[in-house]
Amino acid sequence: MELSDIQTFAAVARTGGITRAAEELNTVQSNVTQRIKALEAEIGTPLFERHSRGMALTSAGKRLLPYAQRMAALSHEAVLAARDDGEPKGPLSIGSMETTAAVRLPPLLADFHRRFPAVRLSLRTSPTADLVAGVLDGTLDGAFVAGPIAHADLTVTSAFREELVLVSARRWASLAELRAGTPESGPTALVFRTGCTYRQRLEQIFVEFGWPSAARFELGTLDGMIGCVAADMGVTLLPRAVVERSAMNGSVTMHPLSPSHGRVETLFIQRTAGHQTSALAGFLACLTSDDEIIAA
Amino acid sequence: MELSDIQTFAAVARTGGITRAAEELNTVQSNVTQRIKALEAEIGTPLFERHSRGMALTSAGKRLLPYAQRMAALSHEAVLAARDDGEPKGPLSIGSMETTAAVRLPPLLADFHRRFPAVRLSLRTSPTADLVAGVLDGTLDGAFVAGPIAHADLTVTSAFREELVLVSARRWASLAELRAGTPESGPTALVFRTGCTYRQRLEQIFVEFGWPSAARFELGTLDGMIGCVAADMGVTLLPRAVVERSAMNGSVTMHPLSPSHGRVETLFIQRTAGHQTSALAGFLACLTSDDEIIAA
DNA sequence: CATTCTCGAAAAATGAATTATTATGAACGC
DNA sequence: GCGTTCATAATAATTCATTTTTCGAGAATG
Repeated sequence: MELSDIQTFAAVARTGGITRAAEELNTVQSNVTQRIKALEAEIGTPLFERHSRGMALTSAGKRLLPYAQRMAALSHEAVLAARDDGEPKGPLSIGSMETTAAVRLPPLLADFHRRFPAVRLSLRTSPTADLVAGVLDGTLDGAFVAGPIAHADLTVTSAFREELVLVSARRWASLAELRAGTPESGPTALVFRTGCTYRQRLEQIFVEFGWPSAARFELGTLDGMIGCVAADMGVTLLPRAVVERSAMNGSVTMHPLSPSHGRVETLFIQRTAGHQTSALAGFLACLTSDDEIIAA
Repeated sequence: MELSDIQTFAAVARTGGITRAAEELNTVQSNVTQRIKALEAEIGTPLFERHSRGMALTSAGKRLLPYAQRMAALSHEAVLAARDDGEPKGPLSIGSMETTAAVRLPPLLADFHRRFPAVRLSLRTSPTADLVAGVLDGTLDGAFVAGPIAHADLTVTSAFREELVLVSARRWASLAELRAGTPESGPTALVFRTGCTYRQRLEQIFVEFGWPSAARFELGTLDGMIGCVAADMGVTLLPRAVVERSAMNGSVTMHPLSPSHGRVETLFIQRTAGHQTSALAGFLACLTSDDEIIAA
């Protein structure tokens, strides 16, 4: 049994078909067929049920699958561990929420790059839910997400504390005015796509304000969102620091919220299991030392 | 990177030489050389330092080795897990101390074989220390050893309680007579080879009896030991049940000991991590249900 | 209701690539 | 020197990937 067989098996299990797996593995269908058959012969039991529209795992296949995934992950980690001589270098994939990326990360990343220029850092911005999934499946080495998070396979480090404020166009000087000046159903909510924690929180706030039926408007970018707020298309929920940094700062009003709604912690998550690369260790070192600078 | 490369690497690391590894892997030296070179090329760093007397791991190699071992263990377990449909069958390697094998296991093994005839059970008798090592390295699925044992990677089940007695020839009716009738330095101690827990305990008892310089005589078999005791070659320490079952029962005297010396628990140990085969689960089921029968 | 079509997997033959083997040479310590 | 031990090169063997063809089960069509 070789690792390539295991990966072939995993691909077939995931895609549910030999042809699709072959495509994913950049090879031909017959090749995948052969290797699955060889694997079944070696183990001595069928791993898939052949079914006219694809392949479905048998119970033996289901038992094998978690091992296959662990072995694939291990082999990947093994190479990293062997290459990693303690000097941070090589690739490092970090994920972040859009808002954190906008205001908190620039100084941090600058500091990191100054201290560890040999690391090729890549940053991906996504909603919290995607980031958690990315860290768990190994796509990301770590990510900045909105707390709280509790997962046995994730190690959590407190990174930043944000104050969320409700943001409206400048003409609404206070929450009271805003509530008075909007229709019964509430203002339009400007939100990121699903998976964003701030969005969920905004939904809650709307419910408490008695605006359950307010319209939703989805945007993909932070600047777009603030721009729309400035144009009085609706309101949104953002960290105070994000709004203050924005170029449209003067065109909007920030409405403070109660601590239970407004306080939110940005956490840095990483996988608990396995090897921590030196690059990631260096990143964490930057994060905590910068925190001290910020705290000081 | 394939599993065969990993196993080649592990073999070279363990044997400390390409030639020896090749022998172990049933292949030729040049082949091992090539694959190690390929692996080093793939990882991008040397894994071994070439010496005139063999190969020594570099730091990168040392980092890789634990991954290699885990991957090898995982692949082995994966096959077992896939084959194991919940019906106990296939091979099962159990280890046991000599004494336990003699009196406790026969009924247990008979019961096990009656209930799970598809399991091909093999029994290995060794001293406790070897058994622990065997279970830890995967050679044995489980083993009966003398307690106490504490190891994070071992799961311990209480199996039997034994009363250890000092065994002498029949002419010594009591401990007092024995002590009076033997020279200042004490009687000869008949012991199993090193690694046996009972032997350590006998050493302790001799010290407390003031026989520190008593002679030692090593034997390999239980019957041999009891025979020698009957012939008054010396004394030994054995579970009461073992002596009672022996054919030489009438020719020896059993001298009870204080609970602190005489009480000993036989434990069943198995690896904590990973997949527990159905065969092993069935064995444990027999063990615990038989215990109830014994207790009743 | 039969037919035809489509999709996915299995099978067989051929060619490519990888891996194992043999034979030989170089480095090192005894 | 002599015996080890590893590296290298050429060759043999095996494994693996590809193309092509075949088969079977549903779905669509007449």
